Amino acid sequence: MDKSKKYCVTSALPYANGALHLGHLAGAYLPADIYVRYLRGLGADVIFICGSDEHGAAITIRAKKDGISPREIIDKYHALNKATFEQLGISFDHYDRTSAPLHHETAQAFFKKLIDKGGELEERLSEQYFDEEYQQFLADRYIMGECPNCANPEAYGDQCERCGTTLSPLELKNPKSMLSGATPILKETSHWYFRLDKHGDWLREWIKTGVLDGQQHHDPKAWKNHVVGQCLSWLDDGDGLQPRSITRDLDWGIPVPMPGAEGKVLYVWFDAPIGYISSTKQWAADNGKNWEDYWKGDPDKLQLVHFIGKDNIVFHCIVFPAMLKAHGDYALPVNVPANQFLNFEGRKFSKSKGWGIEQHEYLEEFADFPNKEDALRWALIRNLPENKDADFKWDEFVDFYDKDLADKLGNFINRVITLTNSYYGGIATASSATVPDNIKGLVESLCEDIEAYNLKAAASTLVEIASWGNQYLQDTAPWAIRKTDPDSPVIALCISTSLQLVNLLAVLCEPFIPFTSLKIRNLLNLPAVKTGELGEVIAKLKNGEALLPAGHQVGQPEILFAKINDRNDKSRLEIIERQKAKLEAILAAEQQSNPEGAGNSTIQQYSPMKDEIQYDDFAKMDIRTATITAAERIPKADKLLKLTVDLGFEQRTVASGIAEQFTPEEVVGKQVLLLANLAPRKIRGVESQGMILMAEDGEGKLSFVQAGEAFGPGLGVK
RNA sequence: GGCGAGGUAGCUCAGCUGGUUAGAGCGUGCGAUUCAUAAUCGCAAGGUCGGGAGUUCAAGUCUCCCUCUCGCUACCA
Repeated sequence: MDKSKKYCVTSALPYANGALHLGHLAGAYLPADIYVRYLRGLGADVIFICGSDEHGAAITIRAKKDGISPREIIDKYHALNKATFEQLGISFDHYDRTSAPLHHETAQAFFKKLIDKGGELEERLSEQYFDEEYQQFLADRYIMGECPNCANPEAYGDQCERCGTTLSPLELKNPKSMLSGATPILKETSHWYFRLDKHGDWLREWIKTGVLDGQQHHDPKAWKNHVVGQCLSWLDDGDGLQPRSITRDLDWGIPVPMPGAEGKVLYVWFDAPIGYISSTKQWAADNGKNWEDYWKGDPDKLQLVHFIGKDNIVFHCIVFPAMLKAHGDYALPVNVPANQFLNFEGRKFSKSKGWGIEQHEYLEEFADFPNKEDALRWALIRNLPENKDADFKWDEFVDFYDKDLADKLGNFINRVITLTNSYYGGIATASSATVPDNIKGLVESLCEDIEAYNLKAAASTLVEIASWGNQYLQDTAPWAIRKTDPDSPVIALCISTSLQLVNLLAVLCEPFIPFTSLKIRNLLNLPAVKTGELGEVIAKLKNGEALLPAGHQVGQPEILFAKINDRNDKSRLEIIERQKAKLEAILAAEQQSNPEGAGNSTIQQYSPMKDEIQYDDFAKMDIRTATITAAERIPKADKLLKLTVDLGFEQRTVASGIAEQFTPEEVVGKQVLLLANLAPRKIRGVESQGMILMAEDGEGKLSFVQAGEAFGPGLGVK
């Protein structure tokens, strides 16, 4: 930490069309909060910025589906997410929203600056789907059709939510407008593109070496492996960076500030990161500060840090930095400590399958659980997906709570407060007590770990300090000395030294479990840990000064963490058991509807009926019985088999996308149906002369379609 | 197929630029202790560091090949 620097820490702006689950919390919000609280503890000049991302077609679609206005959607989720963060102690200095007028102005000014500068944006004509009935262009999200990848009939124009593939509207089969339900037509429209392609070279150097404009901007080794790896993979991929469209035909969002651009708005990913800037502006206006201090000026004095999940790496490490650089006035992030994903009891979080728990749900269902906020924070901290995907389990939640918080930390503090009260009436007596030297090293490494974003390691060190305290008490055993020599100074020194540790723990744990920190300070009869206090404590440690003066009166002992596994009180365990029971019910329901365990879906999905055709359309197809006589894999293609098919009167070669489900061996000898008069086409170097007919279920599982045994090859199908 | 990230004790993970008998927590076994929330403290067992080859005096750590998991991406008439 450098006191002369301005720290601007951001967490990914949550999208305001739904609630956030524990994975989000562990990915972008909790780590940032710990980092920021730590910096505040050191007295750094730091602001913690976030807000709701409220534009984009997903919100207007959601609104349409629910029969309410987009405004109602964003108001609901903005309020929910903001309140939930507050309850969990995520200590944003400012939580804004991108629907705010100040944000609209800021984003428009940003856009205009790029226009005026020239060379960064360009207008291009392209063909887009257009709904004739509604007389408007369709945003990607307003087009639904069959996913070319997994055949999900309800894929959106930008992404298939079943298989996760990124799509463009033109790739969808049987596209349908979500406004009128009709098949849209292609029509020419113009959009602005950001010339990302011009920024590849300096981005590569910046990410690889940390050098920007000939100056060392940051230490590339301080960035996480997977972050740098993914960025370089993107930069070096194929043709490199491509210009990106930054406007959309939509009536919800920030109007493009150009003449003749009616009906067009800034694409949500362009305006969203600018939200970090506008949110800072609002904070500054509210607090009499200058927002530019945190975004502009000497790059050596600015520490911009983005906390995000790994799905956001490309935007925050490539696109947004390119935007900032193109604009020219802004400093770039010195680190983007992206976390990987958190799974839930062995699977991905899935709202539709009911797998996982959202933040606000947790708060509701754990309403009667004492320390629910810190309990959750701690369970997530101990299991952060810092460098690889992690898994949240209720059993571990219990373990971390009982072992770390109750047995080690809570019990140590309880022991010390109890001893102080019963031996000395709650007054620390030894004046020479200080924090032992070996603890200083632990404090140092705890700080180093936080500054390196190794928060899991830092949390372990915190527990280690409490453990050291337990060990110290055990070894010194003042209760044993007291039997023979009740006035021994060793007893007083032991108790007073332990009290030093308790206060140290209260200060050190504040970034991680702030609610508990406050409770410990109450036990010590001290006010809440204040800004800059961690710095003072570290200075005192260096000088060998006491953290708690002799003669200080502490409060009465009180249980900080009642264990979950408590034989006298099952209430906490029951709350956990309820959660586990919910998951088992989901698994049981799946087992019942799908005894073979082929998949997790409980509902068969049927693809929508296609448009009506005439008999002639059908009669044009020459479908015949056939037998597969040979099969081999096509190199460099995961899904393709090269099949030789016998039609009786001739042999055909067919490339078929079935290799993920069938091996060449099991396919040979199969009776199939072949669409025989399909125009030949070259696929991966193989001339495919026809198409094998397959049936497909809602999950993309394939099955051969065939005639009866007695029918040989080459016979017609009608 | 290409790219990226991972594969280290039963479980969850540390191991920086290669260097003495590979670490921690949880779990397990044994012992100590009673100030404390059936808590605590100590000791012990447990690993061919995914597999194979190579470089080196020396490799979990570097190179190559293979394999499995996760993510992105290409092929799907």
